Amino acid sequence: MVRKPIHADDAGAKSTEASKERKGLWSPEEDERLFTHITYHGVSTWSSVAQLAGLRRSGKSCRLRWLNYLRPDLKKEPISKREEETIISLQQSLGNRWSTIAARMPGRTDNEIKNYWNSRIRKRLNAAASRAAGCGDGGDSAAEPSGAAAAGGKEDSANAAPPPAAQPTPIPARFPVFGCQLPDGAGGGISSPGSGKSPQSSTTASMRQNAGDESDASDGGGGDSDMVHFLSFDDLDYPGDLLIDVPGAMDAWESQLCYANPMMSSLC
DNA sequence: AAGACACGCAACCGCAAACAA
DNA sequence: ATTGTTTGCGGTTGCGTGTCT
Repeated sequence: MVRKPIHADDAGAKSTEASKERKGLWSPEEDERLFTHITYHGVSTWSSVAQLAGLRRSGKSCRLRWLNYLRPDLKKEPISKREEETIISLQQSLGNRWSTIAARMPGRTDNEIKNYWNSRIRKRLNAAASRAAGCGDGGDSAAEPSGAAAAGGKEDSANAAPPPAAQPTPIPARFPVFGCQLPDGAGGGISSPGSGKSPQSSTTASMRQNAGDESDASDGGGGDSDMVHFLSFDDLDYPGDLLIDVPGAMDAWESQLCYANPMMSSLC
């Protein structure tokens, strides 16, 4: 895999096709476009987000960027000791199910946790393991939690990690996956989530399911076309039950965004 | 001061599951 | 029931930066 080291702008400039997808690091301008688009229009499908936001990026890339970096509820501070303990504990019981682990750690992403594990904890545990091995045996319990888990989650779920019940317990919803709709019925080509037919409905549904099928009272049943729904801030400091008329919603939403994401202060 | 090395992080890839047509 | 599309996940890669020699 050869990844373009510099900003995608440059990579894009190189491609002959204007429509060619860009890769590599995101430029601030791309970030702003994506952020603004999602803020105002929500996510129908990620591929459409890329298009509508005028980004020559794959939907996948947009999704990743949003989830791992732009999302306003992300914690910016380093992982604390306590969080580290949580990670270790969850990794031992769940294996390399980073998304599941992340779901239990508000403000943290699976990628962040995975990176943290791979770059720090695993190393530390390996060192401890080899020390323990030097002293005798038995160190393996803590050393390579869930054994080969560190080497590969998918396969080992089958042959490693005794953590029986391989089925993790249901995870409560965590992140504010949201469907957002403009008051006028999703202005200008944005498919409206409430109208049921659009891809959004499936996306939102699956995201909700992913978020744990929380009985989100605020959800109110998806039909109300004039509402903006924010889902499940429950583990955060956000009000758990935001259901706001659009004009106010945008203000509230933006203020939260600006609060959480100084980068976007220019929008505020 | 300069080069080598190690580390952390962002982002890509491939695969599988979920969903829609 | 089948096929195509989209999303989500975990593993891996490689750049940028800090630290050490």
